[in-house]
Amino acid sequence: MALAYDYKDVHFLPTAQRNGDPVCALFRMGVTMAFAKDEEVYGQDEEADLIYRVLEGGVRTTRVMADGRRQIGDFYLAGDIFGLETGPRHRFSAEAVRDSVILVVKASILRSAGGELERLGWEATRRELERAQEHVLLLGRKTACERVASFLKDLSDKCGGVPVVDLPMGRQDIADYLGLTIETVSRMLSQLQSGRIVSFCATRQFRVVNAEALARLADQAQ
Amino acid sequence: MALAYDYKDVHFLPTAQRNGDPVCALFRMGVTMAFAKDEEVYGQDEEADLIYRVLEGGVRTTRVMADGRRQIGDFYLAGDIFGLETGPRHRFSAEAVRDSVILVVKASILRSAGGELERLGWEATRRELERAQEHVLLLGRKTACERVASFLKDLSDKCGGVPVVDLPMGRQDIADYLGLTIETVSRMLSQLQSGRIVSFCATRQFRVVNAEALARLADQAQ
DNA sequence: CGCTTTATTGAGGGCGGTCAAAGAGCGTGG
DNA sequence: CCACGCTCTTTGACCGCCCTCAATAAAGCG
Repeated sequence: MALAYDYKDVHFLPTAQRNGDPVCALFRMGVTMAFAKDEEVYGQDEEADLIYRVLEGGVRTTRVMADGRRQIGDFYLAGDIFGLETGPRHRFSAEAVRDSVILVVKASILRSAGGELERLGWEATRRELERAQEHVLLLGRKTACERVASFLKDLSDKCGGVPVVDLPMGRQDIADYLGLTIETVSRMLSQLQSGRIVSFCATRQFRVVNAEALARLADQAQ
Repeated sequence: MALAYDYKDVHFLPTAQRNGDPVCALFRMGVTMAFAKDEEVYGQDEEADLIYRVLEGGVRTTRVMADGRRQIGDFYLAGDIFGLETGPRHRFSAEAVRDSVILVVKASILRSAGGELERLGWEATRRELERAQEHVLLLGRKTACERVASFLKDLSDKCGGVPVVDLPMGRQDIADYLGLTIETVSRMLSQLQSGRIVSFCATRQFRVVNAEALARLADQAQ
């Protein structure tokens, strides 16, 4: 079960995100909660009256079809905001991909604030939209290999210059994000590794060996 | 080439959309332009300082990969607003799917307005996001048949109760929207027709014969 | 160290893609 | 009005990428 922490836990955030950041100011009004791996943060069709920020761990938003087919909308890692992507009700559910700590704040604060905060909400929604549009291109027109390459590159870029990137999520989550099966993901990872493009030091840790080749595979799109 | 019309051409809009609609009030400040089939409304990476509303015809937003693979982000028909889906620059280009008339207004009016208009911009962005998320589910987890069924149902729903729905776009556009080839789209349309689910009276005109079966195919997702 | 979960690898099959040709729709001009 | 040519669509035959099913291997965890 999720445990409520004191709001002072905001100090979990990297320093760069604490100073002079209106988003951070907003979340100082929130409450910190812990979620176990696979625990639901919010459910599909639930009321969307809270917004969230990942402090530790990671979150996925998912949509499940009647027969069990699953699509992951996006992943959110430390520092990311999620939950404001919809109208009055969530159209995806959100779950922790592993044990996570999450800041929660009332969405009404954003929506009714006006001025800077409201523009911030719009900005965040717009970023979500841009990510969704990239996702559409990936799912509509990229091959399995390109999808996996795009995924690794995105994650690597996000972690900005870290030599070894770690994957917070399992292979099944990656597959459900990329519109593939777990076997195909595994095969493509092996293929990228044997092609000396990436190198896995552990199941969930890799380093980019040939960044240019990775980018070429990922970014055929202009 | 696009021709500028007088702003009074706002009367092209259906009556229901003219009275007491702040969006309409906004667009009264705009200019009407005509675009020929396949003519570009705006290009990828162009500055996004205008927003648009379709009066007649239809528009597609597209993204083309380096090797020519094409993905259509969405279609916009009479009454729809588009162009505000991005940050400072467009990430998709927009083209008329056939001869079209489009209202154009400065985006800065929306962005800097504050209050109701700004919230309107946010709402519109959020609707775009929801459509993009549905699109992600479709591309990631639906079969070719389900994709085509979803497409026809969406269009039919949008035209709300019209007995005969017409497709403003060609098969290639449908294929590029659904992440399929033109041949597969054609085959699935034939299949849906021989299954007595829809019926094409012309290449670009169909009626829904078995709405329940169509919905079952389209909406396996809850 | 044994048990469970997760990931990898292989063999084979099917859905959708590719290539090719025929057919339908449509504007133009005789 | 029909003939012609162009584009768009449909249909068929075949192929390949990715999925399915199955077995093995590795990792996590008590």
